[in-house]
Amino acid sequence: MKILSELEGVCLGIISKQQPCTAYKVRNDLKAAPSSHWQASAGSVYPLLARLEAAGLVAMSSDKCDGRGRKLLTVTPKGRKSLSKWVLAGADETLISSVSDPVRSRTFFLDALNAKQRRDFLDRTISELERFLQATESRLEEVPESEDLFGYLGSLGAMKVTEARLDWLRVVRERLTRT
Amino acid sequence: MKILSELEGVCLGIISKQQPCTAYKVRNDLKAAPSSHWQASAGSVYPLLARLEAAGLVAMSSDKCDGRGRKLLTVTPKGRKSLSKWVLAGADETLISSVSDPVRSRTFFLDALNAKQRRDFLDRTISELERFLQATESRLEEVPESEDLFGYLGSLGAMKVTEARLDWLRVVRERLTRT
DNA sequence: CGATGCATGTAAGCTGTTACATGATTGC
DNA sequence: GCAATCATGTAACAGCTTACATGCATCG
Repeated sequence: MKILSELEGVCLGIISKQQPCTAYKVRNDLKAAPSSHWQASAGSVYPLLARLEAAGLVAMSSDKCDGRGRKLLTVTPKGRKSLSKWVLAGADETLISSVSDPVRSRTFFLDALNAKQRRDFLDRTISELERFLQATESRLEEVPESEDLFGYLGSLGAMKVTEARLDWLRVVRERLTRT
Repeated sequence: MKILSELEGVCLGIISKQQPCTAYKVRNDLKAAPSSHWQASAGSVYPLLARLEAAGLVAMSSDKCDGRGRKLLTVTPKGRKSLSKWVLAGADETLISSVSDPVRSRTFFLDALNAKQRRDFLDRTISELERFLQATESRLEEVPESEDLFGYLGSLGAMKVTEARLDWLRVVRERLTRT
């Protein structure tokens, strides 16, 4: 089994934390994540889980007590090995530098806008980011440190990075209004 | 013309800054970017540029002074409009929250590792991030503020976020060794 | 004259998105 | 009884990656 993709790893990780759980639950967790990078559409999650099952990383068992025909997922020992391998691969140089930020990408090409559009863009982006920061902060308060330490630390990272982005955008705005 | 994808927008932006330039140059700029999120493989860039040309956003002209048959790209007026639309779309809520960080994703599932593996993972990740931060800093010094202000501000953002990620990971490491 | 860099592209395959489609359960 | 939520999936399509393939130019 070759190394898992980002989405595969995240899904496997969610299952390992929530097991036994349904594919539906995995999708909802994905939607609730601090990053909306993955949209977790049915069309990606269900085939993905089928792949993981075919590879022997998760086991699907039909829940007989449920008329809806829902299937409960658990991680196999082989799946646990794959998961830890996937986590460890995160220390690779290429993965570390592969964060993508659509706002930052666009900043490079801000000269495609006129002065007024630029101001509007920055104002709107900053206020959206402030809202997003608040949402991230309240998530952090909801999940207590004692219950899910790594979930807490992950969300803490999301908050820290969002703060940094906000600080930076305020610098950009100030830098541009000064001219 | 519907809204441009991330990669399409970035490529169009690069051309608008470097024009007239070749597709090869676009690829190299992409590779040199502070984020390695896009690998800028030939198989994605060339078809993408063909799409942009078909949509009338860029113009391709064969350079007659070159035996290699290289083609020079320029952005059309229609392309400039598309570019500014793409930049402005970056203020949308969904795009703002769609930053993906492979390291942070994995932090959520760090309980899949044992204590020793966790320490190793964090140590390796932190030292890789330190190296990456230095590379980002030296890029910032290379491109002077006066020459390409927005390129400078974009790289500044990359640096600030990298610093925040590093700070956060040090907190995580400390938090875990304390137990 | 050989290696490296410039320069362009294609083909197969995998993954993800959008939109569609269905049905059971629960709470009001 | 009806709406919202739980729950699972498929089909068509678009996009990106890997690997392959070619050829000119320049420097040592």
